[in-house]
Amino acid sequence: MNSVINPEGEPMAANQSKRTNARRRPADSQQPPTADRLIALAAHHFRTNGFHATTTRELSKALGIEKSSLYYHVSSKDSLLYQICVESLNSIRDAVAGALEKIEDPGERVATLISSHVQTMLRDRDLHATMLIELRALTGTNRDEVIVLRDGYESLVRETIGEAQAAGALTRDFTAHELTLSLLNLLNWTIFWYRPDGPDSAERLESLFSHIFLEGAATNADQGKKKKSVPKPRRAVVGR
Amino acid sequence: MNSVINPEGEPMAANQSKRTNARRRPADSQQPPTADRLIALAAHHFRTNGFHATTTRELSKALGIEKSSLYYHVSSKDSLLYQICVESLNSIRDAVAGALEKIEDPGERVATLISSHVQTMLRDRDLHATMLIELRALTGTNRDEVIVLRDGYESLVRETIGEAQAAGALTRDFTAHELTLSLLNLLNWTIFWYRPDGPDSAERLESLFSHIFLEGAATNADQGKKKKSVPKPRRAVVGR
DNA sequence: GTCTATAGCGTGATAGAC
DNA sequence: GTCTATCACGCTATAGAC
Repeated sequence: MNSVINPEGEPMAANQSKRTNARRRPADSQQPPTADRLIALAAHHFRTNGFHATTTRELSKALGIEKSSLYYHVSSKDSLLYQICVESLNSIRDAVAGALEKIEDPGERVATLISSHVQTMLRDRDLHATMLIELRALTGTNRDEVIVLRDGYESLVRETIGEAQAAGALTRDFTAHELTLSLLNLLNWTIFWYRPDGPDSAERLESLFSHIFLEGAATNADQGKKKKSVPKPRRAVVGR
Repeated sequence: MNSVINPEGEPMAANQSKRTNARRRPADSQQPPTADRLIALAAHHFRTNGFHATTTRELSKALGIEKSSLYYHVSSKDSLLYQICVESLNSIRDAVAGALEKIEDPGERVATLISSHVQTMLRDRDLHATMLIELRALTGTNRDEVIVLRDGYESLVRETIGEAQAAGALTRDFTAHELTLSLLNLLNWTIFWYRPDGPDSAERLESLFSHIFLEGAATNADQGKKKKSVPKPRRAVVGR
């Protein structure tokens, strides 16, 4: 795999996640180009109803044009999903890698990763939730390319965690891979229940997840002494 | 909402999650009734390809009968999804509630919840992954009823966590609701990447998640002393 | 309990005028 | 850049014989 090019021939440079600047745009336009509005609209519908349950008729109606007119802006429904996934993964990687550039301490790098990841995901839930759950609706090379991007980001996380382990900041009772999966579990699922108008701000959630992942939820019942109420891993208690 | 009855009139007793025993079954049959095989098959397809992308043709072909014959066993494709979601949620609740019955210590109850939840989910990934991601494809009363079941289980988790907080076993820096969402994030997302033949056994994951949720991943760099490498929650480092 | 046949509808996408 | 008109197909579900 050489580069990120979708099959319909629209080039999408790997480092260019801001689609807004990707097209020529008349100075007097009051809103983004139709193609960009379409992507954002599609992301919203795909997140809410799913890719397969969303029809091109719904999208065209929401855009205020006829359904056939969509195909002037995009070559297929699949291409919409592909572009959403690419933009999502590029923007997460750019945000996290950019934030990490300034930080040297390995432990602090993990905290920075958590905060930039959460902030970025919650800033555009439509985009990132669609990538997370509808990626599997992609087929062929589109799918393969997006999976390469996703694995690339996962590697960035795993390396950051591995370096924190090597520096003694994170436990070595578990592999970097195991800690990476745990952390992504904790962070990514959030997007499905988070509501911007709910009780938890993005900052509050950063704090919550940093605390859980780094320090855990248990108290040190007697300060400075070893915890005792945490049982050893054991066999299932039920049904086997 | 009084009870869990699907609109097509098939009664589904709330305490009966083992469908295998729910139907009369000839003593000489070599395999479960067609209806049960159909549910398991549908769960597998729904998890792999999604509810809307799965066609009745695929299901009938996999079952070895004509597509019209499916409707002898089930009233609609929606009903299949509904039954899967109900069975999933009932079995999780039964397993966890059953495991908790024997445990009194509030801190240990949290650990028991984690282990029985993980064990149950990973034992039938098709069933539970379908419930988690395809629940939204349900409509009308089917959807409402399943959401009641889901919220009921979430309440069980929240109460268990709240009691552990009251007993001093869990931090009170965050609400029971926040800790509940964090824990379910950590546990539920697993089902999308877990492979039974992979490096991590279910027991290993229990241990991993218990450790992360209760103690966190950071080391006590100097034993018995207060952690210092954990930065306070802060503003986003990037892009705002 | 399974079959053949088909109804009835919604879908993604295209052709070609303007 | 948007329109009208339409194609060709796949879908869920039903009817009725065996």
